Amino acid sequence: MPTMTAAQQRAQARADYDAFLAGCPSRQLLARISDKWVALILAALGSDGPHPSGQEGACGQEGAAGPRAMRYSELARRLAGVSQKMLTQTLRTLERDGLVTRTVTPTVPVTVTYELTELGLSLHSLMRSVKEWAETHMSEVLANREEYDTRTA
Amino acid sequence: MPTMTAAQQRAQARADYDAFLAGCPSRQLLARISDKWVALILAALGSDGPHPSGQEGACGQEGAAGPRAMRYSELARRLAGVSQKMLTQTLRTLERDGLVTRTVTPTVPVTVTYELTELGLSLHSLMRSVKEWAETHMSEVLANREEYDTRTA
DNA sequence: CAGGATCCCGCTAGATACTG
DNA sequence: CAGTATCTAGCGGGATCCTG
Repeated sequence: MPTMTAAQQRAQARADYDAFLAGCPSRQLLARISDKWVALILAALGSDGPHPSGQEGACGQEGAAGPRAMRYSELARRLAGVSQKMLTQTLRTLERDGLVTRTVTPTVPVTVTYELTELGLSLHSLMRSVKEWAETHMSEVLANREEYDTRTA
Repeated sequence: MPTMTAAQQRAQARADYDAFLAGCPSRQLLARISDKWVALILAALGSDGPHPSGQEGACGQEGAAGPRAMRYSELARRLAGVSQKMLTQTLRTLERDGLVTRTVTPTVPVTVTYELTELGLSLHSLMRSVKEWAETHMSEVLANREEYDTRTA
């Protein structure tokens, strides 16, 4: 009898793997940009433009280029579906990572604005290339998907 | 009294937003590549190389370039921490999207191999650019993070 | 060998209420 | 205005058992 059961060994392997992945830069980045709201916040702060009433126009990434400072409440309006909790939480982590700056202006009541840093801007341009891949190849993916479904139906 | 309470209005907004996001190509792509195992499978299939005993070397994306056909059990070994359920499930969706091909050879017992399609290969190269951004800028992010933590401690 | 089916648990996002 | 604190439910993912 081994000192570990097979189940324990697998659990151990998983733990090791998780620890390994936790230290992987690519994975950390992936975890960050795939966050439900990060991409939207980046898009909102990274792309200027008028405030459309709806969210039409390719996921909010449209509008003239150019970084932009926005107030908390302004972001909350643009990202119509976000809860304050997630908005605040996401902005905090982005600030912590040096992707956005948080500026408090001691008016009454307080005014807080967020703006992309250069690093955040750089990430935003990476996101643009991701977006481009998506727009170029996604129709193909969708077609494959449909064909697969009818074939296996 | 309005026909909807404020809570209902927000819930509605969220529903609309979710529906909107569901149709967004960029978001779909993000959801796909950020899947815990997709990146690893892509890396395993996309980069050839010897089978290192560990996973050292930048998250398994190393090795000479060149697509590669791998068996199910081979993948399971390379991705040491994956459960059969997730491996199978992930491979299925990748196949459905036309990113990998699944080939069954009716030996006894059956042999199943997976290989990247051209589309999958294209996605793999997008992943490489993501990886490059990560390796270039992640140290900066980490530094910002640490500085933030000590500053707010 | 490669996978299907089932149960179950942890984590996280969301709702709600309160504050400087 | 711009948050913080707390509670809870839903769901993704893992473990386990079973099949062609």
